[in-house]
Amino acid sequence: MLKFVLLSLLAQQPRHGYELKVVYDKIMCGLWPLVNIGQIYATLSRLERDGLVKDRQVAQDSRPDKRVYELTESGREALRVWFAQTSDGTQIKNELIVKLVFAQLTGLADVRALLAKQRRQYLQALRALDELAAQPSTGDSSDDGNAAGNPVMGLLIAGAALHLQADLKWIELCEEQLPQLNDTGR
Amino acid sequence: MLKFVLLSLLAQQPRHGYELKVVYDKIMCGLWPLVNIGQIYATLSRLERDGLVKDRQVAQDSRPDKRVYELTESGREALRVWFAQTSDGTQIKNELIVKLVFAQLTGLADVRALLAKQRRQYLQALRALDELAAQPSTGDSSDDGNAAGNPVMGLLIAGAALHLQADLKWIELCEEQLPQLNDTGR
DNA sequence: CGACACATGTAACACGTTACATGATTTG
DNA sequence: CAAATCATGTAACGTGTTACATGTGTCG
Repeated sequence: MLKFVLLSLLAQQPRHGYELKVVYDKIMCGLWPLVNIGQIYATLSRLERDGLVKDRQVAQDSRPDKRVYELTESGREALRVWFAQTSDGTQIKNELIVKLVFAQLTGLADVRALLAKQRRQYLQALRALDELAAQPSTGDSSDDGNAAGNPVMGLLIAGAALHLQADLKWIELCEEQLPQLNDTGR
Repeated sequence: MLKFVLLSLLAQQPRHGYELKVVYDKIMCGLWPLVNIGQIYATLSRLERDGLVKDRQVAQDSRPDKRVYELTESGREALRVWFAQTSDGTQIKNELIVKLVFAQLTGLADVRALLAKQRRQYLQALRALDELAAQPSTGDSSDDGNAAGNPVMGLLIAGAALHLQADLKWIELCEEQLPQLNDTGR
């Protein structure tokens, strides 16, 4: 994932590691945060090894040198391929669902309490998203060059909200069916 | 993930690697399939190394030996801890959303075509889920011992369907907002 | 002086994916 | 006899997580 995110950012313009981190944070609005910036350098090394990016040393007065990366033609092609791949949507990769199913199966957890706790967290997350959406554009609009972050922010937030709502609906469904599950399952 | 799934299955009763695979497939109804059974053995080794399971050699006449694993007290505790952890729901870990956002940002892909293609795939996946739900219980009910798979199948399928529907709604949202994005973004 | 922004990395580890290797028994 | 099922693994690799290491410049 990060691999393609970095390729995308480099497709806009050549950038160095630190700059990639800053732009990434701005675009993602804190949703899916980068835990560690070291990951960017590690990913860039792999990309360079595979010939998808190439770098250039840039000296700066009164600052450490920067290593500016740019996309190669292979890199651009790899991005196009990624964009063209769609998911078949077959797999559930949802931890909540798996966890609940097995919690119920083993009987080692109080499923009803779990559901209640998770609902509270999701509702809180939804409220946080609303606040994020209500903000003008993370402060002022006198940014450096790139006009990113703004236009897609609404879509990112909406996507996150839709998934939270889906999980909330699923939680309700579970609560309705819990009594029957306990009868049939054991 | 798989780590906790295996612990859960071992919480029901002691099992060997191959049996874990069979039961897993049955419970997950093909959603989130195990690509390779080797992964189970690798995960079991790590669990044993960490003292969460212990194994016992079982000789069989007219079959190769089995290695039967069972949960230790630490393993049971680790499971309880996992069950008790709820997600704060803050992060978007959705590849479709990220992909679309960056496809739009770079202008390297035909976003409208991408959205259309993805919707077709999701609708097809939804139909496949309906078929799965319509099946009695994957054939006959004269199974070996465990009465699993059946009771939670409905919830698994519902969860998958809810997420597909959320993504479909998001796709529609994107299609509505695409014209404005192109204006503002460039 | 201390905190913070700028700037770049390495090392160890967890986990999933992919491919490969091995061998017995049962069933058509 | 060939194929499927039963049964267990190893090795290499990609990617993400966590922690650590290092240094400069600016601002209060």
